[in-house]
Amino acid sequence: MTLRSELVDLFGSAFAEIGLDRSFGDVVPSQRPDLGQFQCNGAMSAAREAKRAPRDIAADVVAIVDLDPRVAGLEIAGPGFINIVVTDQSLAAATSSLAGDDRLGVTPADPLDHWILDYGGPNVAKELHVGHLRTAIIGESFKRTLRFSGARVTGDVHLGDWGVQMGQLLVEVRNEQPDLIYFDEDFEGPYPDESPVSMDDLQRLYPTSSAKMKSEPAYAAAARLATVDLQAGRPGYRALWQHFRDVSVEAIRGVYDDLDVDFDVWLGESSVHDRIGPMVERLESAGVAEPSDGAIVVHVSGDEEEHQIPPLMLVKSDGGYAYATTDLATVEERVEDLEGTGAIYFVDARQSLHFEQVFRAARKGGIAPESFALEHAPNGTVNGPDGTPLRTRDGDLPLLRDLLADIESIAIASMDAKGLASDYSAEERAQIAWLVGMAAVKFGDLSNHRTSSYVFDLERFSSFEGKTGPYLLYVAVRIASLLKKADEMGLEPGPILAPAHDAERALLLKISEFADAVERAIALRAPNHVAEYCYELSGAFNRFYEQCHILSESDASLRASWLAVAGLTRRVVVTSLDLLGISVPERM
RNA sequence: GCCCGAGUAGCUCAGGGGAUAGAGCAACUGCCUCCUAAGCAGUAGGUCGCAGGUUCGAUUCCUGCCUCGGGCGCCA
Repeated sequence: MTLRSELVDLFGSAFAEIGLDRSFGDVVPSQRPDLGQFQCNGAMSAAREAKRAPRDIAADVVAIVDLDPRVAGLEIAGPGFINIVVTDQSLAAATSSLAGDDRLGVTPADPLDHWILDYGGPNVAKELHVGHLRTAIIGESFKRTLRFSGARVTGDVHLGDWGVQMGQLLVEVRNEQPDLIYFDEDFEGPYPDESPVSMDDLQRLYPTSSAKMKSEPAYAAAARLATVDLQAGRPGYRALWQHFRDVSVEAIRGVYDDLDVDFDVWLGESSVHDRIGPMVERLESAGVAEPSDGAIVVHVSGDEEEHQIPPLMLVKSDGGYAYATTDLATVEERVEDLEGTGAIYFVDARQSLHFEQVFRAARKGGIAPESFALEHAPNGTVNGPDGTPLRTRDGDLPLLRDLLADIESIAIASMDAKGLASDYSAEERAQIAWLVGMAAVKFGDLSNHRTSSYVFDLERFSSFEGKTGPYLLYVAVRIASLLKKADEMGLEPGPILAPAHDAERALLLKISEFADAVERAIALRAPNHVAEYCYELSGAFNRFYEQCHILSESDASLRASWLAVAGLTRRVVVTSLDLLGISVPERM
């Protein structure tokens, strides 16, 4: 319950009292802070339905609401805006109640909701590259935010570990090491525990193989055959494949750990393999899947639909499964095994058609009941200075591992330029630099809307000035430093008093908006609302800090109140940053 | 050709049917004997791609057009 939602109730009741719909009583933060703290625009919306002049309706509402002790002032302006000022006492009371709430006013989620979030999608044998960055940052943030609201959430990395690229690697390894026991069809095991290939080997073999796939038809055929054999369960292939997966997961997990991106389950395409056969059979016997040009497809457009979309490829003409097949089986896994109530895919916008096909097929085939939400939350790309997806000089997608190294060194340079933490130990400096770099990149990403592509400019993101991650860390650290100093002076926070300064009022109002920002981020699947809010809150605090000198304040109860406000501000800033996946150092 | 997305200040980007469209950077002007100036206050900068429509009210919703990006059955 926030101050705003209290006002929504109050105004909703007032509209109901004069015979109009409660929903007209929506109250929002004022767009004209010079005229009020909140505003209600419902009188204008209600005018048509009520067949009354909007200012008359507003006058009736004001007459009712004016009696409430929380309301200090109401003005009807222009065509029928109601500008609202609340009492300083109610502002203080609302702030205190927020401080006592673990969720800081956020409306609790339905405890029966269980969301499966898909924000990984790395491929075995390929290191994480910049293309995985947005999805990881946005998904991690969304997972934390949803979880903060009390929802049950399971993050799945959904490894790409079962496609033709696996067959390619098998063929490529066989070409290079033909005598390996894994290729001996008479061998009955057990196979060695030690992997014959390292992650570096896979990284080297995969591009080689991809090139041959295009230029050598016989090679491509062999790779597809190996894929089919693997999927059919040939023991040597399975054993070798397990090594591919293990060495890849180790490398992939290391980078996600560095990014502080975490998955609850490490499932993948291969984990649904056993579902595919029965699923295909069921879809065929139900008449949902049909033969087409030697393949088996699911038509996902109705005949009467004006704009047809292509059918989903269920079984390729060579007998192999496409990624739509595994994605479809994964929906089934998420419904049946994970017992989710919905799944959200944080995946590049370029996959939109694919998900449209999969979701339609899942409905058509009865794989996901209507009650199970299926959503693609598309994200934009990370672009270079030229506005096209970021590439290295060689034209490759930069590896996240390399990007992280750049981030760290730029963070250190940025700290050096400011003379920051110059007297700290080398170890602490390195720790701070890492957190600064992470804050820079994550805030740089999350301050943009999920769907927009943005220009990756490390220099700009790493600046300590302006709307950046490092600036937000600074605010959190600055408050911590203030509180520490107060503690050393023997000063304790106390009850929050009615605000007496404009900057203080503005800060309390901004604190109360946290829940709105979080709820908006959840509803829109858009963490940038939390990022934007965190920045606004930081500005509100800095203005307060500038105008209200806390430690030198002589009125002890006022000083104690301000310390409490500062402490709460820090908590909200740190919480907001945590929801963005950003960790704050103790000091800087 | 069809589908999806984008077009807002010099640059990078926010923006929830509402009043005078915002922020950061860059430019310019002030403010540190005072809790971290990594800050604060201010000036300047806009036909919100174009044209219609719906509405009391449109940057926001709808239609058309222009420009750019992406996608469109056996890669994932």
